Amino acid sequence: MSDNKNQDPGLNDLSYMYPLASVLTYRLSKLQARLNAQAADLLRRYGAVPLAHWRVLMVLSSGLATTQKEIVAVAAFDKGQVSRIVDKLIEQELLVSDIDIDDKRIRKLKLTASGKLMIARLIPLMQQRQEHLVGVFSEAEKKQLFEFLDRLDEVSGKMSV
Amino acid sequence: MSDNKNQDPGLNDLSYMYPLASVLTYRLSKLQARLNAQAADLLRRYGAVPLAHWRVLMVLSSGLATTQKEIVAVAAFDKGQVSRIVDKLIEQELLVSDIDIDDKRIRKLKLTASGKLMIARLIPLMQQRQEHLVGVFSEAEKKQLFEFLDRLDEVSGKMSV
DNA sequence: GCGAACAACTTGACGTGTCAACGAATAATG
DNA sequence: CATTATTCGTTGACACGTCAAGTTGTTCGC
Repeated sequence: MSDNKNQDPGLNDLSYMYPLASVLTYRLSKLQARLNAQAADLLRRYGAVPLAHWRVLMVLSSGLATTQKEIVAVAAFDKGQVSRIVDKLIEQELLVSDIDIDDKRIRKLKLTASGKLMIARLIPLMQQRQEHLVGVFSEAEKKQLFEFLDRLDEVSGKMSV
Repeated sequence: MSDNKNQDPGLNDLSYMYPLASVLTYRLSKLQARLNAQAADLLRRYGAVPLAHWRVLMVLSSGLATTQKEIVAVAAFDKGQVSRIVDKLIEQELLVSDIDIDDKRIRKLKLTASGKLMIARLIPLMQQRQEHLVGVFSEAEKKQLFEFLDRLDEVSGKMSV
C-alpha cells in the first residue's frame, strides 16, 4: 500500500469486513463450478453430451418423468431450458417424442435405443465419480454434510430484508 | 410473499433410483442456484447491479486488486468475463480506469464516488444475509462445514478416470 | 356451445460461466 | 538490437440458468 490516496476512511477497511475466501456463498460457487467442470469433462471425453442434457436424460431414464412438465417437477429445472434441451436431444436421436393422444399439448418422451445405450455406458463412470467425491467422507460425515445442506436449503429461500 | 414451495419433499427425493437427488453435485447445484437467486434478488431490489458485477466491485473495494489480472487472481473469475463486466461498470460510472503508465496493457481500476456509495449502501444488507445464512450453524458446525468444503475442493479437481 | 381461465410448452431476452483464438505490449534470449 | 516468448487484456463462440411473454390446447362456468 504505497501511494494509496484513499479519502473515505469508512470504506477502506472492507478487507477486514469482508473476508472473501471465507464467505460461504463464494466458497460454494467455486466448488460448484469445479464439480460441474469435472462432470462436464467426463461427459465430453466419454460420450459427448453437455451436462444439462445429461441431467435430463438421467431423469428420463429413472422413469420418474415422461413429459417435460414432470422433468421440471422432479428435477427442478427451468421449463424453458428443458424445452430447448429436449429439442436438441431429439435432433440427436437420443430421444423420441409423441404427442399425447388425450392432450395435444403434451409431448410424451421416450429414450431411443441409442439414448439408453449412451446412458448405460456412462452411468458406471458417473457413479465412480460420485464415489470418488463422497469417498472422502465417512458415513457419519456424509450424513452430517447432507444435514448441513438441508439446513442451508431452508434458509436460502426466505429473507425478510 | 407467497409460501415457499420449492421443497416438494416427495418429488425431489430420487435417492432410491439413480443417485440423482442424493447425489452431492445435484444437491449443491440446487442450493447454489437458490443462494444466487437470493443474493441477486437482494441486489436487484436495493441497488441494481447483477450479482457477478457486485462480486467484482467487492474485490475492488477490498483493496486486494486494482487491475483485472488481480481480480482474476484474487477471486478466480474468468478473465474474459471480468473484461466485459469491467466495461459495463465503467459505462455505469461505478468505476474508472487509467492506462498504467509503465505498462500500457494494464488498466488501473478505481471505484468512483457513486461506486463507493453503492457499495456502502449494500454491504450491510449483504452482511446481514451472510449472517442469516451462517446463523443456522454453531461455531463448531461452521468450522466443520468449511472443512468439508475444503475436502471437496481437493477431490473436485483430479480424477484419473 | 361460448368465453374465460388455466395448463403445457415455446420463444426471446438477458445474465452467468468457460474456453480458445487473438491483438498489443512487454520481457527474455540470442 | 531483433527475434521470440510471455503476459494482459479483448473478443467470439457456446453452454447454462432464469424470467417473462407468447401460443396452442384443454377445462370450467355459464
